[in-house]
Amino acid sequence: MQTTQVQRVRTRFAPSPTGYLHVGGLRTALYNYIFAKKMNGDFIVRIEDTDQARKVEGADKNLLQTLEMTGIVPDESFLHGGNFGPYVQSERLDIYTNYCKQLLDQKQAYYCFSTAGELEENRKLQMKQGLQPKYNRKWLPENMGGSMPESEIKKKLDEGDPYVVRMRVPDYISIMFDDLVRGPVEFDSATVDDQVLMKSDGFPTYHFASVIDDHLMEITHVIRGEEWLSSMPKHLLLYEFFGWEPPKTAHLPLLLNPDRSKLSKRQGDVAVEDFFRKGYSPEAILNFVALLGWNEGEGSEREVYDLKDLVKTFSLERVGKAGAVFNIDKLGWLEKQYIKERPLEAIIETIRPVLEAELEKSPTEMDVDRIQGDDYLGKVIELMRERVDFEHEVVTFSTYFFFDPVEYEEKAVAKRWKEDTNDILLEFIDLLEATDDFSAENLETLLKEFVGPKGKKPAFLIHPLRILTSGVGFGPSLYHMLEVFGKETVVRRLKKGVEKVKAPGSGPDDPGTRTIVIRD
RNA sequence: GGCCCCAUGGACUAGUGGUUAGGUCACCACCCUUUCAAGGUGGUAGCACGGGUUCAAAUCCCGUUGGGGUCACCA
Repeated sequence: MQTTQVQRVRTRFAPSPTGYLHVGGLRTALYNYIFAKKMNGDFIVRIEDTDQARKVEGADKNLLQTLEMTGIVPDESFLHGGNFGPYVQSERLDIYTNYCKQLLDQKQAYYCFSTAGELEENRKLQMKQGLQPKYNRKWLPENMGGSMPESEIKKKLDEGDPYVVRMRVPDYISIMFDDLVRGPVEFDSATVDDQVLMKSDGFPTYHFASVIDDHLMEITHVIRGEEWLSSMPKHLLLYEFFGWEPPKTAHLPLLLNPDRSKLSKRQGDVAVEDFFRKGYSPEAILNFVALLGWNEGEGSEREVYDLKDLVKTFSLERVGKAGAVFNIDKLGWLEKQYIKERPLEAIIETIRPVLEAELEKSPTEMDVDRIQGDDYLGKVIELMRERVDFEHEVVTFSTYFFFDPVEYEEKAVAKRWKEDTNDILLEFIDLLEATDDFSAENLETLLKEFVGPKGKKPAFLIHPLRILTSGVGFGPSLYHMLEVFGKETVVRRLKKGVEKVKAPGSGPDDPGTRTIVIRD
């Protein structure tokens, strides 16, 4: 009887710490994570900091932190520098050096002493002849086709001549592989450059380090952006040089700018944390990014998925091949879906600091303890959650729940004020002052019964009441809003308001949409 | 330019030889309604083009066009 050995699935996300987490990076990380989890495997993060010049201090921690905010937490880290952290390539230099020696010994890599100037000249020459600009061993006789005599090499090394190590790409062999999303792909080695493996500063290049690490870390599936597809032959060759079995690969379609070029800064935000800062939630961003290039298929019309749902339903086979434009409209829609469903406590937690900051800035005539309480905030949220684009707007978009209006929307006033509005308003204020039941239900019957005998429709008072108590002509149900404000606030605002807002306003006919400040 | 990848409405996509080409976002209209949202109903809009293969092609093949990626001692 034969036992089949099943290899544990392991994926990785390998960012370079040069800045912030990019939305494209987030999607790559997400797909790696959910694929691994779906297969009951491991997901690890590896920091690829082999470029000393571009390295940004603290970027690695920031990357991890942003990633973890979305719920994508690496399974495995090892202890380094006194902290738990991911694998870091700059701490593994001796490993790469040793493997480089092996390749040198096997003559599958060679020292290259060409200077930048020579390389540049070489490139120009090839361009002139309409050829692909690539490192050409034969055209750079000084390196003798990568077969400089040992003595010469030793001499140059001893003299401290700067050098790099290049891989020796065999001529004219066909390199084929099966990509999990692209299907079969074929390259001719003649189009592959003698890639630099070790740079003159002693650091490995991405290509070299990632191949070695993927093997050493037993990565079974490399899931990354399509921009890496064309370097597959180099990587495959390296696996062959070492006699290692290459991992399976899946090259993801690119995220695109509106003009369909590769998603970049300058055409909008690309840093995940910028989206957080604007008020988008991790759930919505994750959901959105998951849908860019993947769908559940099989007639599914679902749009809303959380991380767990994705782990359950994701499959690499259903990842598309064409690039996807990063269109922010749908992200906004998703955000609203989440706001509608989010538990009260969660929203309170995010808006309380926003409210506190606002209270810092300006005083309020309302009872600060009351309006900061969970009870009050909860009521405000229920009235506002279907009307805002972001959670923080519960405070910033409807400030009237916390501050008395200091101005009244001119356009709304012009539209809703009639000759007798203030007189009737005054009467109604008296009525309000006399009632103790400020429930929405009671306020509604109160108003309707008051206004009926006067031959007016409820709207005659509803709009002025809204404007005087909130300052604006739009918002939640008036009765519910007044209930939340409470009697004291409502009466105070109304009394102050009737004095400031005068009737029709013979004014010039250009109300526009701006608001006018009507102060004392 | 060489090499590689891709191609369904404005955006994300379903579709694997026979469908009135489906869904979501956005947009428009109507309904609901005190406003604004939300919600409901309906609507505008699509298989890049040309050849094949086949009784039959969005679907398979070839070509064209278009777009993208990549050609660093950056990842």
